[in-house]
Amino acid sequence: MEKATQHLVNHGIRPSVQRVAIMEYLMKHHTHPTVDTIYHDLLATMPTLSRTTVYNTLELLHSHNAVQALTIDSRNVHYDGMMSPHAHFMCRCCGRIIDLPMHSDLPANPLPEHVSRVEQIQLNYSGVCDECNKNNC
Amino acid sequence: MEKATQHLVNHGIRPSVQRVAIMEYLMKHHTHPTVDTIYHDLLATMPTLSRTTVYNTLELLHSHNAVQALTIDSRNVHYDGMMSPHAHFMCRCCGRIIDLPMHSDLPANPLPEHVSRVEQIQLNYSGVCDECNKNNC
DNA sequence: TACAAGTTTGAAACGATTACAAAATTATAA
DNA sequence: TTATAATTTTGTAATCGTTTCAAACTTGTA
Repeated sequence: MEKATQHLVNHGIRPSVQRVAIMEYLMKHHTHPTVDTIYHDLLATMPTLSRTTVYNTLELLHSHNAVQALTIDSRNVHYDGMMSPHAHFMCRCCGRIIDLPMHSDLPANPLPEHVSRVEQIQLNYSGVCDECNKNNC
Repeated sequence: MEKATQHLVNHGIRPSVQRVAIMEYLMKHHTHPTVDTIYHDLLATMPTLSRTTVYNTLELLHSHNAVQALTIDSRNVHYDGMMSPHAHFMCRCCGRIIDLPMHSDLPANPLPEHVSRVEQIQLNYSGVCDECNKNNC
């Protein structure tokens, strides 16, 4: 069984053609794409794909913890197929999102007052990347 | 000089009536409000206030580092007048955002490959709050 | 093979945010 | 003060990411 298909099944998701394609895309591309990027890229090989399907599928994958939904960018949600803990950096000039290592002792069990269950953690940095700094954009 | 006015001046922002009102609002309310909440609440005392002004002002304050713009919620940006380092927790049921202490050694100078300048750090938790857990919502 | 359940699709609606130009306010110079 | 310029606010319209929804399609099951 394909890796993407296996991943879906492992998370209790029925592997339809579209779901596998989207999961596969996220496993291959570590670019933290948006819905629209995924939609347009997959359209080349799946001409009947609907944007709504991409939305539905990513919502499904996310709710089953098969992908991460990054809110680092206020403009649109970015998706990440890498589930191991790591942080993100977004350049405010070019918009690129880069993976950063996450110190394992950082978000150590806080569970403070008023919080009953922590389901997701995101450590988000933003600023200017090397390239944009050179081209002072 | 008022505290809010002083804060604006300290960050190189001309203190107009609207700007002071919005800054004051964020200093009083630690509820991480959205643009719309601020707009509606201030409308009571400033009937001619425009939603656009709230957008413009928060963008201005944010770009001058006078307030924090939280991207913890993919639906809309929340604003925070408290600039000392702390993390946030958002309940996925009620949408409430709660302040959490941030271990000071957490986001210790990463500056990894490709990153030239880090301007902002956000440590975002999400899950279910106590209250929602009780009412199993 | 037939029916039910699940999935995909596309159009329309929604809602947060942005663009823009006119009106109002504030600062500056004579 | 008065005139003029610069800044700020305002409201409307446009934009665009996302959601809703019902019909069409596909897959699973009896």
